[in-house]
Amino acid sequence: MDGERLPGTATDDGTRIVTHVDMDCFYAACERLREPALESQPLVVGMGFEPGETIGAVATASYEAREYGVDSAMAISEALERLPRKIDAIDDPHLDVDEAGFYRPVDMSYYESVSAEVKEILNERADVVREVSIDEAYLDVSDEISWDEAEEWGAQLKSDIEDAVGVAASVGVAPTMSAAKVASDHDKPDGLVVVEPGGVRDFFADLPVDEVHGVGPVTAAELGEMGIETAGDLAEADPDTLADRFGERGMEIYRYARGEDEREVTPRGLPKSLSRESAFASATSDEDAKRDRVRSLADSVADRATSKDALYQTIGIKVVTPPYDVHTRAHSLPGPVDEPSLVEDVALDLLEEFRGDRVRKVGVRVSKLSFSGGDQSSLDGFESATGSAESADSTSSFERSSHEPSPTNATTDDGPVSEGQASLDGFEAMADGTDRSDDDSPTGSTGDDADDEAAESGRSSDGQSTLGEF
DNA sequence: TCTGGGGTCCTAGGACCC
DNA sequence: TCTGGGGTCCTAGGACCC
Repeated sequence: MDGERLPGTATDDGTRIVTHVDMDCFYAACERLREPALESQPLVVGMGFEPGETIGAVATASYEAREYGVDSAMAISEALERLPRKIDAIDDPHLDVDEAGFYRPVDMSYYESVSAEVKEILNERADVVREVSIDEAYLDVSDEISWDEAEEWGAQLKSDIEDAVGVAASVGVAPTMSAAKVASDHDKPDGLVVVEPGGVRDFFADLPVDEVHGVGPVTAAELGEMGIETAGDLAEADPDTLADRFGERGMEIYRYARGEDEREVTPRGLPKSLSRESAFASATSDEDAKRDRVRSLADSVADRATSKDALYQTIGIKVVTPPYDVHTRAHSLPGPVDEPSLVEDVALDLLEEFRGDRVRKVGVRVSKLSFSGGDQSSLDGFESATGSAESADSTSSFERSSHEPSPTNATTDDGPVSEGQASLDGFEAMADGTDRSDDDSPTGSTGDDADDEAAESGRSSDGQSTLGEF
């Protein structure tokens, strides 16, 4: 499929122009937006901690705070040792007020509102935008600009975001997603790096290997033992050796380091799982405390699933025991459901296995999601009946008890039905599939009418009217 | 060294099915 | 009952990303 060039492509050589936008210290930037006095002060935004407490972890440290050695993922307690809180320093003669900083708890819903403003700008700039996280997105701008314009276009995007929203972004432009990602990171904060096709290998050559997307601490250490320190080393390593050591991922990072990355920028699909977790102030073996926590996490997860119109077929828990052993347990149901009480029951049931254990953290997750919206988009249907009835065994008791109408209905339109099924003449395996065909509709609603989004609504409501653009 | 929360993907073994 | 071969699904754990 190479060779031929489509007349329509924006670039001469058929490559794409991918942009990665990464907001700088986003949480801290948001806090400064609504509290301008924090500008240029050492600022730490911490998760899982209440003001005045010392448990939790650093979500974002401003660059001023980083100069004190505070960094993301660091324990708040350690951050406080390196950078005391201003308030404490004022009272404490042993501390220097000038060597202290500000701490704020994470406020996701506020950051999300700021993020939405940024994403709106991004969506104006490109047809295809993939939002990776609250502060990060890829854009395919092949049809919007040429390489000659990339530098100026990137600068314009940055200043537009800064002017309209008030936060700084770093931007990388490159022929692939992985190169664009590294490029945006290369000159942070407030960076703009353009890597043109043909320059990718050189650009990567001297970078530490852990800057390659997909190389984390474990892999980097292992690569180091193999004498691979830089992305350039990785690009020249023996691919077979990498494949042996790291499997498929080995080939992936090898290709990334060589500037090869065939992934296309596509909008993010629907979530595959939803979870909620929470840590105890210290490890506990108090059964009531554990169960209470699991119960409230289960409620919260089920709530979120409902609000997203998601049905779940698998319910699981996560239990972290000292020193830091992660255990997961999961139970699948015969079919997708939306039943909060079931999430709680199953989660508590799975927790039983850890009775008596000291636990520092618990989590609840629902997965194998399906959506009633009917817009499966990217993920075509494997869902449907595949669940197979046989697994019902013990679990069957669950659904029987429910007085609800069979929840399974919502699953897609049986329409396409993978041809594969045909071979298995319909014996009972399909049982649960059958029932859904008839009683469709019940759930009603659905109304795929582009729910959310509804961008035009213009319900600016409260939020930051002061920042109103134009 | 162990501090948080929310995700994704891959792998490996077991159970089952034909 | 074992022998052979192919395949799927489920669970659990690991690594990674932000």
